Amino acid sequence: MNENTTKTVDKIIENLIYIHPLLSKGLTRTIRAKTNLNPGSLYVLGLLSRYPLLSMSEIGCKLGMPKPHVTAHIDKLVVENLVERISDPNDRRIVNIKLSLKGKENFDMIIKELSSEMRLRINKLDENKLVQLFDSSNKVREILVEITF
Amino acid sequence: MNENTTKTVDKIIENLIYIHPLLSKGLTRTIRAKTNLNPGSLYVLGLLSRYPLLSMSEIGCKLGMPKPHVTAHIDKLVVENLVERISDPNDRRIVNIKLSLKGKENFDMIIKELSSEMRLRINKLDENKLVQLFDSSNKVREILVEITF
DNA sequence: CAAAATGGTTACAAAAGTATAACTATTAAA
DNA sequence: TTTAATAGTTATACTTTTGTAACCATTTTG
Repeated sequence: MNENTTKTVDKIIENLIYIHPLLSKGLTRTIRAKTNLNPGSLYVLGLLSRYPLLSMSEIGCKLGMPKPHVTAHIDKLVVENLVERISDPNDRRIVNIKLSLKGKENFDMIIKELSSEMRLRINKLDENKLVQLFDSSNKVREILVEITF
Repeated sequence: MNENTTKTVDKIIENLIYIHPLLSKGLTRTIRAKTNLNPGSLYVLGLLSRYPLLSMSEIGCKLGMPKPHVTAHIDKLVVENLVERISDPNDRRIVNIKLSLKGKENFDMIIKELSSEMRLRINKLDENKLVQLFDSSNKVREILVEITF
């Protein structure tokens, strides 16, 4: 790896270190205010809204959390009827998780709630910047998924 | 705001909800492993590496944390000699915070540590994707700063 | 079939983040 | 000049996150 690449990576890290607390500020607070879900549980819900069926281990792997935490989050989501545990017929050790209809609806609704909160701030942005934020957040997400999974 | 813009904002929120835990995974863990700083304190340090002088309130405002938390973080950083409290001669209520030389050096070093960890994963990316991640993380950061401060 | 590996849960402890009220010191305003 | 507002600190309580060890059930391996 050459000198330039090294510098680029350093800058990326610096950006990510900067972005993370801003997201905490923007998201965590609103999540607490607008929903009765932990941020962590909401992240699991968001993951499940992307993948139709995931095992406990897969969820833990994708979100980088140890299995006991996944169990705890899923427990909460199950109590709220937002997800279902479905045991795998082929391997009875495996517990698959699926978003319930209520879970799907709730997640969409929560996104709308969060959006409406953020929209107040996003309104300061012109159409052009909005599209830029859209594109760049897509890209960051796509690449982070690629290198962390 | 028209229908399309609404959808774009929703998608952005979804992206951010997705990105946040990935960053936690990628950063928080490494921060814990590689440094003896809380993630929160490191974020404060990172902020101060951008701005030469910030008051306690400004730090709290920029990172979206209540003043008592800022006090706690700064206390830790002061103990480690990474930042200095400088009382403002014009308004003696104000306490300004400045990165010490050691703080500057340490932050650079920590960035290198985190980079080396992440580099292992980033190595999977080709030069092209690396630049894309760089550009898009820059953009997300720039726009988040604009709408959250 | 016995042993090892895997998937998941339970239980406990520690670290960090979060919220809030009450307080001091200082400055600004009436 | 008394009152109100601002900047910061202290103290406390609570939630969430994080880490780990031990455990059961099931599957795979030798």
